[in-house]
Amino acid sequence: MPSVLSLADVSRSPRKSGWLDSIIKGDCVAALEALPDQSVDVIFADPPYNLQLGGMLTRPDQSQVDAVDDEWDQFASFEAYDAFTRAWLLACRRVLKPSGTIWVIGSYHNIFRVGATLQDLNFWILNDVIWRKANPMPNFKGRRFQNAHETMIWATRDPKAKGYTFNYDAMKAANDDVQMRSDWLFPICNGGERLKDADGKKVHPTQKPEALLARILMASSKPGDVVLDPFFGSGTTGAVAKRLGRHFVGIEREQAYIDAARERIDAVEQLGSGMLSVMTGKKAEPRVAFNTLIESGLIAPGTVLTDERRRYSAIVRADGTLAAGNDVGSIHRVGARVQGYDACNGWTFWHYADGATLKPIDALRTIVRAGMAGIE
Amino acid sequence: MPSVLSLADVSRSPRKSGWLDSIIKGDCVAALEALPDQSVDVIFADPPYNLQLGGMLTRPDQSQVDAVDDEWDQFASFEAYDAFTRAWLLACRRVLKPSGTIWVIGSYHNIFRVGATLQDLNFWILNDVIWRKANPMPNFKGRRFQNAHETMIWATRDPKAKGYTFNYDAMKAANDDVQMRSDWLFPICNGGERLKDADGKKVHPTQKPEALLARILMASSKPGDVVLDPFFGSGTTGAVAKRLGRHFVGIEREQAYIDAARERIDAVEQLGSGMLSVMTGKKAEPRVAFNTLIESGLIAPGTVLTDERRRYSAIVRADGTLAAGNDVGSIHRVGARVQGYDACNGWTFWHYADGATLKPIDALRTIVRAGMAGIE
DNA sequence: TATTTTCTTGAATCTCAAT
DNA sequence: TATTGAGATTCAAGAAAAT
Repeated sequence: MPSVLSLADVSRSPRKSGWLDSIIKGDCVAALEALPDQSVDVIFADPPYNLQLGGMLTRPDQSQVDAVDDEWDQFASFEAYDAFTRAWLLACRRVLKPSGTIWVIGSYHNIFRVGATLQDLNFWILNDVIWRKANPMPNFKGRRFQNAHETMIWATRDPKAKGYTFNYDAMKAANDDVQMRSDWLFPICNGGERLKDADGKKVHPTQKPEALLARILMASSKPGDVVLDPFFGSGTTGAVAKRLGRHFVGIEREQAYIDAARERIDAVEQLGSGMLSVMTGKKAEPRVAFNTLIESGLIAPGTVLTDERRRYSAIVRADGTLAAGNDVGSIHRVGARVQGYDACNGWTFWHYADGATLKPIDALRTIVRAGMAGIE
Repeated sequence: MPSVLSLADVSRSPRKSGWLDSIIKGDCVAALEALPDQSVDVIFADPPYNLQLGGMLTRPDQSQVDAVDDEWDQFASFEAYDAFTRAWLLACRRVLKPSGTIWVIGSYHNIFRVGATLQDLNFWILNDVIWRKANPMPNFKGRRFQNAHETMIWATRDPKAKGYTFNYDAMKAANDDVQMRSDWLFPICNGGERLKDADGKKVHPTQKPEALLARILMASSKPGDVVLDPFFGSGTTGAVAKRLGRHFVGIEREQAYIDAARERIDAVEQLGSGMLSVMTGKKAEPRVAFNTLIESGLIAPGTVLTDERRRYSAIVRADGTLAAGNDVGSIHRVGARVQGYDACNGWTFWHYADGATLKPIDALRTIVRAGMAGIE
C-alpha cells in the first residue's frame, strides 16, 4: 500500500527518494516546497474551480442537484483565486525538471485565470486540449448551452524547453493512424470506477476518469517517470501512473480522500510492458444536427421538403426547424405531426428534390459525416 | 452597398442610426467611443490572436532571442496585450445594452487573457463554446497535438443580467431534439466561401466560416437586433447578419478588408421573413390563467383532478383555485404541497378524466390559446 | 432467468414578470 | 430593490426494480 508521509517526513530528507509512490498529507504549497528542485517529469493538476453557485438547483423532476459546495472550492474574490493559483504554480515550477511538462484541468470558471497565470509565470503553452464529455449533466433551465466539456492546458516549464516527452507516434497509432487532435471524447467517471463510501455516497465530488489520465500519461510521459499531482483527491493520477509503470507523488489535505486513494492504488496492478498502447478514447458516430446541413450550405432556408410520395410538405427555416402550416418544430416533430403519429425519424421521412428525383435528407447527413471522417 | 463611415461621420451625430448596416473605418476603440451607449444587442469579436502581429509580442523566432530579454519581453508584451484587451472590452461594455451579450473567439495564445479580462471587467460568462474544426491544419513537426479547435466565450454585460436572448427551443429543435452542447463541429472556411483577391491570394488570414456566425446569431439574437463586430475583417459577421435579417455595424482599419467586405455584403440577400422567425417554446406563449378554463366552460367547478397515476386528487373551485383536503391554492401550490415539493407545474401535473383516459389540463390550455390566436 | 422499465445521478456560476 | 408566485425545465449511463 502506498505510504502516507507527513510534511515533516519529507522535509527531513528531501533529497532521498522516499517520497516516490507516496501521498504527502498537507497543504499543497507547503508540501511542494518540501520536495527537491527539478525532480518531477509531469505534473497533473486539478485545482479547485472556484464555482460560484447561487442557490439550490432543482431538476425538472424536482430532485436536487448535488452541487460542489465544498469549503475547499470557496474563494473570496478573483484576486484571492489568482494569488492561490500563482503560489501553487510557482511551487510546481521549481520541482519540475527543465524538460518537464504540466497539465492543468479546469472549466470556464477558472481556466482563463489559470491559463493567464501560467503565461505570466513564463510557462509555455503547447496545447489546450478539450475533454468532450460523452454524458455531461444537462442544462436544466434552458438558459445556456449544455456545458459539455472541460479544458486542459499542457505547458512546458520554459519557452525554450527542449526534450519534453510527447509520444507522437503512439498517439497517432492509437488514433487510427491520424494525428491525435486537441479534442478528446471520454465519458465522465461513473459506474464501477466511481469510488463510493460505505453509505454508497461518492467519496470525491469531482473524480476524474482513468481513461483521461491514461491518455495524458501515455502521451506525455515514459515508463519510470515521476508524475506529481498536487491536488490528489481520490488518487486517479496515482492509480493510472502505477498501472502504467510511472512513479507518482500525490499531495492531499483531506484524510478521507487519502484513505480512499491508498486503498484504491493498492488494488491496482501494473500492466505488462507490452500492454500500454491500447488505451484510446471511445469512438462514436458523430451526431449531426439538421442545423448543420443549413449552416454548411447543403440545404437552403426556404427549401420545400416532402415525404417520399409527396403527400406532405414542409419548409426549411433558418433556425433549423421545419414549418408545415402552423406546425413548427424539429424534423422529427413535424414529420410525426403531419402524419398524425407520435414519433417519426425525420432523417428518412423528409426528402428534397435532386433534379427530378427525391432523396432523403439523410443522404445529406452522410455527406457531412464523410467530411468529418476520422473525427470521432 | 453598405456605406463606409469615417469616425467624423459617426461622431457628428452618434444618436442617429445612420451607423446601422455600415462599416466604420478607424481604430477599434475610437470608433466604439463614437457610438451611443447601450445601443447594441450582440457583439461578436475576433481580436488579433497572433501576439506577434501588431507589435505586441516580439517573439518572431524564439531562437533569436536570449533568455533574459525573452522573459522581460514576454512580461511586457502580455501587459500590452492585456491593456489592449481591456480597452476594447471596456468600450464594448458601454455600447452593449444591459440585456446584450458578447462573443469573443480566440486560441490558446490569447483566449485565457481575454477570458480573465472579461471576468475582471465584471462580464458574466454564460458558456465557453468550442469550435471543433472538421478539417484543421495538421501539426507538421509532431511535437504537439493537432490544434483542432478554437474557443469562444459567451458572456453577459453584468452578473445579474436578465433578459438576454437565447433561443433555446430553436437550438434544441435543430439538434435532433436534444439540447445544444458547448462543442460545435464546423469545417474551416475555404472553398468558394473563402474570399480571394485578383491574384488568387486569400484576402484575410483568419476568415471565419459563415456557418459559425449563423449558429451564433441564430442562438443569441432576434431578427432586427443590432450586431456589432469591432474587428470586422472580411465581414463574415455582416454578411451573416444581413442574410438573417439582423442589423450590423463593423469596425475595421484596413481599407483592403473594408473593400472586400462591402462587395461581399452587397451580394448577400436577406432571407424571407417566414424563414427567419425563431421557434419559441412555452416561455414565449401568452399566459393563461387557470380561471380562464373555468370561465370558458372547458372545466366545471367541482371537477376532480388527479395526477397521472391517480395518487393525489383535488377539486376545482369556482374561483380558479384547487382544494385538496384543507389545502387550497393555485394549481401549482396544491400540486407542490400534495407531493411535498417546493414547486410544481400544475398544468402538467393535474389531469382530468376524458372518457376512460386521463389528460393533463395543459391540453385545455392549448385549446384556449388556439382560440386566442390572431386576436393579439 | 432474461428482458424491460424505472430510478438515480453527474464540477452548474441554470427564470422571470409583477408588485 | 427585494419579494412573491407562476410555471418552465434534462441527457446518458448504470443500477435497481418490475415484468
